[in-house]
Formats: sequence, structure tokens, C-alpha cells
Amino acid sequence: MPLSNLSVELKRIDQKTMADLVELQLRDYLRKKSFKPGDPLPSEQQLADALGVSRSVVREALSRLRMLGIVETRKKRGMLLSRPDILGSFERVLDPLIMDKKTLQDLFELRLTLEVGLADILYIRKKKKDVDELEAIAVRQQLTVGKPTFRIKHEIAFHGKIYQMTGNETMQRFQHMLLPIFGYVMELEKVYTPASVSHIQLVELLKNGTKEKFRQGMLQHLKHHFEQIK
Amino acid sequence: MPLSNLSVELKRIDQKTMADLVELQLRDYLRKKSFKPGDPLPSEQQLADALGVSRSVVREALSRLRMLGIVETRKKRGMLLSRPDILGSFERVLDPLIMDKKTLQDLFELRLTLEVGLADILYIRKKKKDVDELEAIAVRQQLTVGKPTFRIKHEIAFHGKIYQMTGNETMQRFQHMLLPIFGYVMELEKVYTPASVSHIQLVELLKNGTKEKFRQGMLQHLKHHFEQIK
DNA sequence: ATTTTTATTATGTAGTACATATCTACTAAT
DNA sequence: ATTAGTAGATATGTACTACATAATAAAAAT
Repeated sequence: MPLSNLSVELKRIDQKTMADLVELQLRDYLRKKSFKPGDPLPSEQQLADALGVSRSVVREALSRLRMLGIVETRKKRGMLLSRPDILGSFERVLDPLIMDKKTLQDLFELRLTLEVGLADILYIRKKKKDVDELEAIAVRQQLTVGKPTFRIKHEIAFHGKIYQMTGNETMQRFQHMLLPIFGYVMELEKVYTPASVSHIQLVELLKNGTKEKFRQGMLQHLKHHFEQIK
Repeated sequence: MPLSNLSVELKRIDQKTMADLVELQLRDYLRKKSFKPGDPLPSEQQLADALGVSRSVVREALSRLRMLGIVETRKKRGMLLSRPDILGSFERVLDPLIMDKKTLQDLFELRLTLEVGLADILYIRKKKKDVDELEAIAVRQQLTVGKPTFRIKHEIAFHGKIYQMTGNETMQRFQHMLLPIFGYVMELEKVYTPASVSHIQLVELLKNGTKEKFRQGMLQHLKHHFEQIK
């Protein structure tokens, strides 16, 4: 038996702490009891007693749920918060420096995939005002050709605007969070290859072209990145 | 001034607790000092002393980082963990029951977008073996036409396989996590409209068609959902 | 030199204490 | 009678102590 397989054969036992268990229990409890946003929860002490653990442990677990925005605690009563910011927790962990190469690559591809798939929703939701703004961004960029410092900035502004035009806030935030990843991976690509289809051309397609033409344009625009994918 | 605007006009002040601040500080500290995975961290007490707070507070903050997989603590030394499971934290919060309609819709659209954008990577990575397996799934489905109980199951199997074929684990997990959302929103759509392009046809396109043909097929397959988007 | 024992150290958990914010109920005021 | 103000109760936020246990480092024994 080769030793290299060890970590696959033996799955690591992770000693669960009380806080881990309580966190699970609480999450389950909240789901099972189907609390509505704003419903008061039992006090920390009550939970501790019911679970047979100390308040410290309950607090550690609650602290996690609080961070995730699942519960909100006020001085006098614990409340269940309706809208945990689903991307907030994601954001906390998204640091290119501590992520492994594979995941970075995966996220990079995820963004490329989104960008290509965006055409449909974009055509459903695009408004003249936004297209004009996008054009303004693209034009502004043309004026600064040759100044690499601004290139990335404009790239971000342009693509960011496109996401904003979808009216999909979650997607927009998601894209925004992936920016560092994008930047990081692009740095790895080293050589800068100017896109064969420019931002101006994309805007033109958005104004007078079709959904499919735009998608093809975007594909060309991102062609270089796709070619890096084996 | 209408009263309904109050919550918009006044943005709520959220009293940050020590644990919140310490969490921020620690995350900053880890980034700034650019710890490498496995590097030992100061002890809880040392951190507490340095930050001028009690160990309880530090523990609450550490508990959060531990949950996110940013740090790992052993009995004798605290270690920084390399690979925080970026989707793990996301998963914790992804409960259709506590998410607001808008976000649900956003995520639904996100998945549609991915599905349409997938064609390119799929064509780069697809292997005969996988295409055969996908075909097997599609065929198996045909045999059970008319049994609505199995419909969703097959739908999941088929699309899941497609994501798997991209070789992008992150995307695959992401899709898997979004399944409940998808199911939930589809339930809201109420009426079931059979897709105009079947799974079998998609497989056929994957075998003998082109990237673009496949994308168009997928668009048709999802057409009904896109039509729900205003 | 290798193994065993001992000491040390940090985490995990329990528990106490207390300041403060907020809720409830009661009281006073217009 | 409704509003404003006051007092008491309660739960959270924070600090601190204590201790079992696990993991390491150091010392002792073979």
C-alpha cells in the first residue's frame, strides 16, 4: 500500500468541540421549529441548561450564528434575524493568499462562465440609460489607452457595470467579491493580450446587435482567458 | 415626510461588540502578517493581553474563525489553516426558508446564467466516458416518463452530471448547494411545462453538435424559466 | 541512543460576577 | 385618557477564576 494514499484512505477525524455540536443543534432547532424572523429565542442560560452545557459554550455557538447573521441578539432578547447576508460569510473567507490554486482556478472559471451566460438576462433587463452609462465608461477608457495603470480599473468598471445592469444584486456582489481572484489569476497569466473585441464594440453590440451577437462578442473578449484553460 | 421611509432614511446603527472587533482585528492580523498555512499563532491569552480584552472575547472571535476554517486549534498550539472551505460557510446560511424573495430569485437567475455559460468549459473538458454516463442518465429518465416523483430526481442527476463534467469542483458544489433554491423557486412557478428540448437531445448535441448548438439547446431547455423573468 | 516518565503549557469547558441596555409595569402629569 | 417619566426585572456583554485534558518539551531511566 503506497503511503501517499494514506490521507485518502483514512479520513481525518476532527474532534468536534461542544461549541461545534451546539452550533449544529441550534441551527437544527431554528430550522425545525421554523421560527419566523423576529421571533424571540430562549435566553442563553435557558439554552445552556437545556443543552446541558455552560453558557460559555452556548455563547461561542451563538457568536458564530450572529456572525453569519442568522440570529441577532439584543440586550434583553435574542431574536432570529431574517436575512442572513448569504455572501457576507463568503466574503470573509475569500482571500486569494490562503486559497489553493485549484479553487482559485475554479472561481476564475466560474466568473468566465457567468460572464458568458449573462447575455440573456442582460437583454431582458437592459435599459437605455444603463447602456448609455456603459458606453460612457467604454469611451472614457479609449481616451486612456496606453496607460496600463488605468487598464484594470476600467476593466473593473466596465464589467461591473454589466453586472449591475442585470438588476441582480447578488450576482453583482458576487462578481465584486471575485475581483481579487480575477486580478490574482490574471497576474499569473503574466502576458497581457489585448482583447480582440473591445469594450466599445461590446457596447455597440448591446445597442444594435442581438443577444447572440453580444454573447459571441463577449466570448471573443474573454477568448484569451478561455485559451488558458486546458 | 411619510413614515414608511424612516427605515430607509435612518440607517440602523449596529453596536459592534468586542468579539466583532476582535474578529476583525484577528483577520487583519493574519492577513497583514501573511501567515502561511500551519504557522503557529500566539496563544489565546497572549492575544487577549495584546488586545486588552478578556480571553472569553478572544475565544468568541476565534470560534468564528475556526468555524470558517481560517484557523485550526490544537490543544497546545493554534494553527492557521490553509484551506478554509469557501463554500462551507455559504452553505450554512443557504436556507430557502429564511431568505427573502429577491435573493432567492437572484440565486435562481445565477444558476440559469451558469447553466447557459457552461457550454464553453464543457466542450473544453468533456470526455467520452462522461458523455456516455450522461446519456445513460438521460435514457434512464426516458423510461420513467410520466412518473412525476422521479422527474426532479432525474433533473438533478442530469444537470449535476453536467456540472461534474466541467471538472470544476467548486462550481459543482455550488450548483449542488443551490438545488434547494432551484426546487423552491420551481415550486413557486407552479405549472410544470415540459422542456421543449429534452435531456436526450442535449446529449445528442453534446455528442455530435457544436458548442453553440449545445448552448442554444440548453437555452431552449431552460426557456420556460427564462420566460418567468420579467 | 532509545524509551519512559515528568513537567509544562494551551485549549476546552464550567462557573461566578457585574455593568449596562432594554423591556415591563407602575406612577405622575398634562 | 393618553403621554411622559420612573423603578424594577431580566438578558446580554465582558471579565475573571478554575480545572481537566491533550500535546509538547524536558528529564530520567533503561
